Amino acid sequence: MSERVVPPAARQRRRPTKQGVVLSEELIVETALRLIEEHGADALSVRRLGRSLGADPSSLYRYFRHTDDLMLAIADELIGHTLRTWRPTGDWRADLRDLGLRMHAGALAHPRAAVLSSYRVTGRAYEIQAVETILGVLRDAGFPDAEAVRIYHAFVDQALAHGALDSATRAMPKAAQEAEAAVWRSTYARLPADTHPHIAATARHLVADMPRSSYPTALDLLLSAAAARLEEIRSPAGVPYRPSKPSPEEAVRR
Amino acid sequence: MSERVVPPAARQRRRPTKQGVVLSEELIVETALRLIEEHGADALSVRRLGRSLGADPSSLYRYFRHTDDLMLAIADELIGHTLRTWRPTGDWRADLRDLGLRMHAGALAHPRAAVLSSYRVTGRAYEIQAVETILGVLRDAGFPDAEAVRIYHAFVDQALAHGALDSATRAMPKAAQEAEAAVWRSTYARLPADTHPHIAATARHLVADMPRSSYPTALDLLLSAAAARLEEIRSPAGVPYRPSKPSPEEAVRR
DNA sequence: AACCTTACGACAACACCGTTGACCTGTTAA
DNA sequence: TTAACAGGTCAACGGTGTTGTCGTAAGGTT
Repeated sequence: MSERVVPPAARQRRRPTKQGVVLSEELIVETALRLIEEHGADALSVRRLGRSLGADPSSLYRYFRHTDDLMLAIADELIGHTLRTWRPTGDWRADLRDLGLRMHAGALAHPRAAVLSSYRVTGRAYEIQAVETILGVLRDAGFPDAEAVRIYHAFVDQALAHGALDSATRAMPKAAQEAEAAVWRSTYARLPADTHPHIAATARHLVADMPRSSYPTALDLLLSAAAARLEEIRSPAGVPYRPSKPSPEEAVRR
Repeated sequence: MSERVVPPAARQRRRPTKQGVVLSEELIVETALRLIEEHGADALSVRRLGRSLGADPSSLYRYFRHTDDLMLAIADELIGHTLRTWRPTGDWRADLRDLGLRMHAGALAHPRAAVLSSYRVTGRAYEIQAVETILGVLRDAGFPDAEAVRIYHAFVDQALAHGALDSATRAMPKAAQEAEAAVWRSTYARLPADTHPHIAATARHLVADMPRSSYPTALDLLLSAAAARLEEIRSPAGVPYRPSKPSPEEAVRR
């Protein structure tokens, strides 16, 4: 075996499969996205992908060392698409807001792929471009390097994490989604005020708010905290908040 | 077949397995958690669980209709555990911070269960208790009902979403995790300053920050934005931020 | 135009997975 | 004492990712 995968640049012998398809990295990624789109994330398997392409499953291992590699390629394609449709204006806060919402929407447009790709670093072209761009927005806005990185990290992870979360919800069968909404209407909205005063007092809001995505709210909170930080950096005043008793899991490593 | 699972209350004929183990829902959940703990999330399969228990894999289907059911049972146990170990002090911000970190840590301890449970509303006892408690903290702090619900929603979803995200990362094979960290060290940290000025300028911070969880940062940003909101509610002053051009996906529905 | 090299597609096999239908047996209530 | 049946077991089905091996046709070279 030694090395099965040939770097894309060196590929030249384009031999068609038995069924007459000429494979390529692009074609495989495209087909994988289509497969996910049409039949759900569970439909994405090496064997099924091979079948869809009209090729033996093992052929794919000439293009991707393992399934992971394929996932990364898919993820990068998604990033690229989001970045291409984004038009920055120069207002850092509005631009990041717009980008965040676009990333989130992109994830929702490819729910199954989003879940799969949300937690990976691809190290590929589009991802690098995205990192450079967002860091640029923050540094140009006046955030010092360390702060820019921290906020970049939180911003990106928030978009990805909420994207994956909302994608997962959307990927459920319609009936199950309706059932979840019903839980808020029937179970929660009917709890008596004497045992559950806070839920009872806010029931109306819970029913209205909970079945929607919390991402826009979370995004705005993050951005407004960042804006406050920036203000503070420009004209230092009080002391940043310190919790009285730091929690045990403070420095959780991924 | 018709119905294989008997409700736990009705169970009474406790026949031991060939290897002398008396099965129960509790024992199965416990063993599953131990398995995850000891050998990673990938080690949890029906077959391996059966082997660990000293029972035929198919026996488990007398207790859980399918793997999902088992995961939810595990998740419920997690929520309960998190709530039980939390000691509120009366300082809303510190309390929420502590709770958020605990939820996140709980998710990380049991990655597979976390991913599954992050987007489901169970409507079960522990969940209801959690909703009531958190809403109580916010309302007692002085947030008006609508605002309390919005912030509750963002807070919970953020904890769940980041928990799921970081869980997914942690559920990867060790080698793959190391590979991800290496991408930041090798690929990103080596980009030349003339093509990628912002990455080059912050490389040191990226290498240090990116392989860690962004949750603590994101949580603190959220809480500090909430605190600012509270300040504003108490003594109204300026106008809240409005983006110049509202983005298309503003009101994304789950 | 013939020849070599070798990229790459195909095949078969391996070890795993979740799930189910049929069977058998020990426990328990009557 | 006995009959019912809960619940453990077995075997099988159809799926999965992955790899070692082999044949062949495409391409460059002559």
